[in-house]
Amino acid sequence: MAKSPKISASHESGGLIVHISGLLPSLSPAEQRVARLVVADPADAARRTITDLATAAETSEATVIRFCRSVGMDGYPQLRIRLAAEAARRVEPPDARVVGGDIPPGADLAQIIATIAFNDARAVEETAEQLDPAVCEQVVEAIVGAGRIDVYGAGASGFVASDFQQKLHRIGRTAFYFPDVHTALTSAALLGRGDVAIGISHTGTTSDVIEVLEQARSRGASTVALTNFPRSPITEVADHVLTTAARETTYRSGAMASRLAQLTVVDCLFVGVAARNRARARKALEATAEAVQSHRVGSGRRRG
Amino acid sequence: MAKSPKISASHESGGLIVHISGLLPSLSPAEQRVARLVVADPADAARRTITDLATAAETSEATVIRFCRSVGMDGYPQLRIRLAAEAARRVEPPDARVVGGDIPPGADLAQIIATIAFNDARAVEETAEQLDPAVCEQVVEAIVGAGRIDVYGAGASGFVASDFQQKLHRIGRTAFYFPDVHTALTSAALLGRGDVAIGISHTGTTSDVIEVLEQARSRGASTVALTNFPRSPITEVADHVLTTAARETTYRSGAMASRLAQLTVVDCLFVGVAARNRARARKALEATAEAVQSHRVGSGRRRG
DNA sequence: ACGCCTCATGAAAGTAAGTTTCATCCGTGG
DNA sequence: CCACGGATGAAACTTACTTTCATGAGGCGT
Repeated sequence: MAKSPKISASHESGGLIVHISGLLPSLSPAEQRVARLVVADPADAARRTITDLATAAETSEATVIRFCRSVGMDGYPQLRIRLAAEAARRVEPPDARVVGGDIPPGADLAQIIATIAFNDARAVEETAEQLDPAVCEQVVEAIVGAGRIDVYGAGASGFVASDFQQKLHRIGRTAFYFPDVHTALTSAALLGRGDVAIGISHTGTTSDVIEVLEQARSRGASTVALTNFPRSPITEVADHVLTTAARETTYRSGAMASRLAQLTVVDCLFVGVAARNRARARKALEATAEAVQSHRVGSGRRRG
Repeated sequence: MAKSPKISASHESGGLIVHISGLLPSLSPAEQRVARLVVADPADAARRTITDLATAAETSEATVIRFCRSVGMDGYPQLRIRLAAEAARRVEPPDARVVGGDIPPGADLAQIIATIAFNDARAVEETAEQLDPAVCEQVVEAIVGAGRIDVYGAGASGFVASDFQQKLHRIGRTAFYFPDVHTALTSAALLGRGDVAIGISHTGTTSDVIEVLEQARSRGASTVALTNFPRSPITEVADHVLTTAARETTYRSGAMASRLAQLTVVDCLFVGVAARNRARARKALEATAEAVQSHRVGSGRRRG
């Protein structure tokens, strides 16, 4: 046979629909009916079985197959998945996600979710973009070589500090976190050369954290600041400054996006440190995971 | 038959892949093999015939069909076109960013940062996509009407629980968090009808948290579970189930991305609750912000 | 330990979908 | 009028998909 032309199966990848409507006039009447259905609603066509589509086009399955070949497909299933893919691609991104702004008063949950997720994701991405690998490297270096690591933070940043402490601890580094300023100051006073003190403050103006970091520095420890504002007071007492890039919404609750950004930075440092000695880190992680195993139910796969 | 529960075919519209990876641990071994293939390369899977896929997963066609049903599809063809659509929608990961995977041994800091940020951002976005606004609404409703709210969580999820508690507290809701199981149990025993208990566990298998939630439920409180796995044990003791969508890797068992996903959900709930009474919430926030004002330096402009 | 039960699983039977073949139809040009 | 060629659908055929069922492994209570 070898008659069906099979128009350029090669490079119409960018627009099957366009391609089809382009060669619509060159198709036989019955095939055109099929083509029109397909072009009109690709997603719907993808859902139909070949018999279904044939019936809808008032023709036979054979014609549908011929149509497939005419537009360069191997067969109906291939057309189907291509159509599905095409249809999915042309869905435009969600409407009005408020960027960096406040949540509008009348917003419903779906809007709130979309807005928050969008801003959270952006904060993470933008933070990563502006993060200086060189500075990270220095910080990782310092942590790896440190005898002891203190992590300070208050309020919402306290959670992040605590999280970082726990992470470092899990891979066998001696790390501390203090929820209380006095204790933190006491600890800072005992730091020395080669130790590391990390202060986390979104605004960079939390006096408690600054004070403690200052103390640590005066004792010879390397100091690191993690803040959203590169020229805030905390940066003045830090040897290394890492910044987040969260544009907080007006609902400045507890600094929502900034927490995530901070955590992302923490993750990077953590992995950086862990990567310095993969074997040891992995072993430590496995050991700690095993330790809590007895507090888990359904060891195997879970189900109802 | 009527055995495979067919988890929420309703609201996984936003992310089939995500949905599948969430269900992964609850699947049988053979189905898991299929699932892994599908998740690893949806586009490729969409191209395969059922026999082909079965062979690749070293199992029978029957298992593939079972897998389809398990993830809420009618049959294989439907899965196929959904996969094709999904694959088309997703932008492929830029260059060498390992998606959901491990950081390669030789990676430098810049690579580590890019990879982590990418995965973190994805976890946030995908979580938002699959989050059911209706369930969120119910939870918000419950919190708004609650006399008291207990938030439980252990390990990494403990930070999230604590964060949520603090947020709720800041807008004037009576919320508690307990780092210790015994105290938590004691508290749960004192809950009653109209109160809310929220349990956070990434794996959904943390027995401590489950136990406490169960206790709370038996006392008549509304129970909420926040987990990555929609069919994990914790969901059995929860009236409302909220899921995150972090594909955590084995190595990074510090549950990095999942924390961010959890926090995003927490943020959504928080804003949802706050939106119920904007005036009051705003006033409360301002009051609390003012309270820590004396602990800030350089009240004026910070930043550049 | 034993038997019971449940569940996972693939073989095979059964059904539906997709593909090919082929006879028919229709219009066209000799 | 007949030969011809393309379009078309019926039906045969093939492949893909789905269901049923027997088997066997693993857990659970006795």
